[in-house]
Amino acid sequence: MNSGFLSEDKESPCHYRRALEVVSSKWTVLVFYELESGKKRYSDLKRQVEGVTQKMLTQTLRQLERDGLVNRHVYPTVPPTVEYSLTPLGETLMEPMRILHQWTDSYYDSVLQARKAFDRDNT
Amino acid sequence: MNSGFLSEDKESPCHYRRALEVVSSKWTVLVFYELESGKKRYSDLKRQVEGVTQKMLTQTLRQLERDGLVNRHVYPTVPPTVEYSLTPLGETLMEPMRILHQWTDSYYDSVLQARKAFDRDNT
DNA sequence: CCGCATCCTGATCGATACTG
DNA sequence: CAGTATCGATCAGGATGCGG
Repeated sequence: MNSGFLSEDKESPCHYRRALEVVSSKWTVLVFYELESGKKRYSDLKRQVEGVTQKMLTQTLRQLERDGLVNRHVYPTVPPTVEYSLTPLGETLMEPMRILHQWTDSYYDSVLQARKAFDRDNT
Repeated sequence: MNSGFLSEDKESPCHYRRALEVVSSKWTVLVFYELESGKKRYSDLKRQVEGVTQKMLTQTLRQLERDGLVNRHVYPTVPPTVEYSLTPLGETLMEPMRILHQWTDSYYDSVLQARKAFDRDNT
């Protein structure tokens, strides 16, 4: 994980890429939005994030936890109960995410159209 | 490219993922931000987007073009001159991108700290 | 100058099986 | 219930060489 996708020094000119480093894996956004509405159990996330495998869900949650965006709380029950929730830092990311999401709502159709046109012209 | 990363039907519950589908490849953001300041030639981009290979730059530009975010203009000179610029649709994406970038400026250090702490605790 | 084609590597992801 | 471990398949991305 974390793949050397970019260097972590603050002065790099590759500065912009960091914005996405935190967010842009296949499942992060989906998990993130699920947690917007409050804490969720592992099994709930598994059910609600359609198509995610156990491996990917765990991996994604670990990454979010490592980045300080998500809390993991384990209740000492049998069988175990684990709840995930956004941290305060995680909450600060919701606003930018929402804005990006609004852009999608407004313009994704245009993107789709552009693709069609492009694919048509370049048989 | 475009990897079946998600289905393109508008009604899918995986709606949120689309926001990133458009933007989240390794080099898209960097190219995008380069074009914010106006049209650029291929060779300029190649020089300014540090570390990008010809293959990746071309691939990235093609994808942005296909998505209708970038214009490609070829001047019939010898040797060829090619200029890239943002389309109006591309411009609409700048605002969300800028906001995400601001988040990075404000909180990336926190993420880095969280990572350190996490890695320390989970030796 | 701008790009395409090819080969090759390692990362990513899914599927499956197995634990506390 | 909430994971870990392992094995293949697939894919992104780098390096190189050629072409208009």
